[in-house]
Amino acid sequence: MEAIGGNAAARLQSLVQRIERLEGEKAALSEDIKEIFGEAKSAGYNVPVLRALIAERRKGAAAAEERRTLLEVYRDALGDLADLPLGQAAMAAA
Amino acid sequence: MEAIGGNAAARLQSLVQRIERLEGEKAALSEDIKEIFGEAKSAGYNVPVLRALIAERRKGAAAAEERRTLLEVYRDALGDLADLPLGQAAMAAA
Amino acid sequence: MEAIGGNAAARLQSLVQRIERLEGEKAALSEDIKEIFGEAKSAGYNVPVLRALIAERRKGAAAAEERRTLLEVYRDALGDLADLPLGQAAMAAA
Amino acid sequence: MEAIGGNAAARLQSLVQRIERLEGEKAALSEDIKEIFGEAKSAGYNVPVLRALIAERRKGAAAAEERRTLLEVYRDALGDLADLPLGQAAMAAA
DNA sequence: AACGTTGAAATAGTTC
DNA sequence: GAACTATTTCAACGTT
Repeated sequence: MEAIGGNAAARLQSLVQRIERLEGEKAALSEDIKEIFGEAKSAGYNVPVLRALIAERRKGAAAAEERRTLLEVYRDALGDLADLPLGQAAMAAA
Repeated sequence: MEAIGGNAAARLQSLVQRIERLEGEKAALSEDIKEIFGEAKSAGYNVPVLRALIAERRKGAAAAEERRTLLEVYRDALGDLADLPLGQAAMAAA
Repeated sequence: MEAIGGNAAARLQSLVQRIERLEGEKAALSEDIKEIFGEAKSAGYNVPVLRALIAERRKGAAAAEERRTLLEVYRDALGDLADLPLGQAAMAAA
Repeated sequence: MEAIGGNAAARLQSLVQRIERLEGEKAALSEDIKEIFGEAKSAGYNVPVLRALIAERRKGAAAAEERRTLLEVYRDALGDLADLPLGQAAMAAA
């Protein structure tokens, strides 16, 4: 276990600083989001429902992507036979 | 629960859009951070330890010290490590 | 930061032992599962597809549960008005 | 890709059932472990530290020591903590 | 055999 | 403050 020399120390400092800066920006965004939910609450909206709505929209986009991925897995497994009736039946069942 | 008029609907839309925009920026920052950790790994740094270091800085030096101390207390209370070489060395020092 | 007395030390030992025992059983189960996948592979099954199939079954069960939870969120937000046309339209849209 | 006959279908079913059964047992064990951590919390133990202790035992004393040492090396290389009271005390002692 | 990718576990945040 | 959800972190697996 050796000590870290000047160059490596500088590199480490740079990495840590960059990460901490981005994390700071992320925390600021989280604050902003929290504020908007506060606004929404003040305006009479039900915050949990609003969250559920946004989560659903996010999930909807993700689900399409996932379905495509899964389809690829099946397609790879079935190979070219995916074009034949049997392969299609297997994929439909999945 | 009354019907949501044109104004309220527009307001809701605005809220959702603003939140989703900020969440998008947050996700982008997360990606950037992940990339920097990748850099660090390529440069030979131990990423989990690096993460621990940054977390420690976030929580503050005092909290980190307290956590370390408590871990030692639990370790001593458990006592099993006393059978290992490292534990014996520590006990000899004390 | 005080040391842990005899009773507390015994309690800690008991907790740790119970946890480690259960974790041991969990690890054994993971091994067993891995073996079965090995069997399946030897029998000519496509393991990634098998994994995808099982994951989908798991997700299918979880999705039903989640849908029910989400429905409750909306129902609570809408209150008794969920029985009225407007409330139903809102739930249908969600 | 040939059609799956009765035997192969039964075999597949058996494999899936065995895997899902073991996964169910695994999930049950996870629940049990969570409960014990809940007990520990009620008894006044610091759960994250307790987890760290158990993880350390799993990985072995040598690895834990190495990780601690590396963390110190990184911390020293970064040097910023020297500005904090705790860091100054440590440097004074050294 | 290292690498990236995916899935499980843990922690942090939010709601009631 | 207790439970649940969501994010973050870690480990395992397949891949190149």
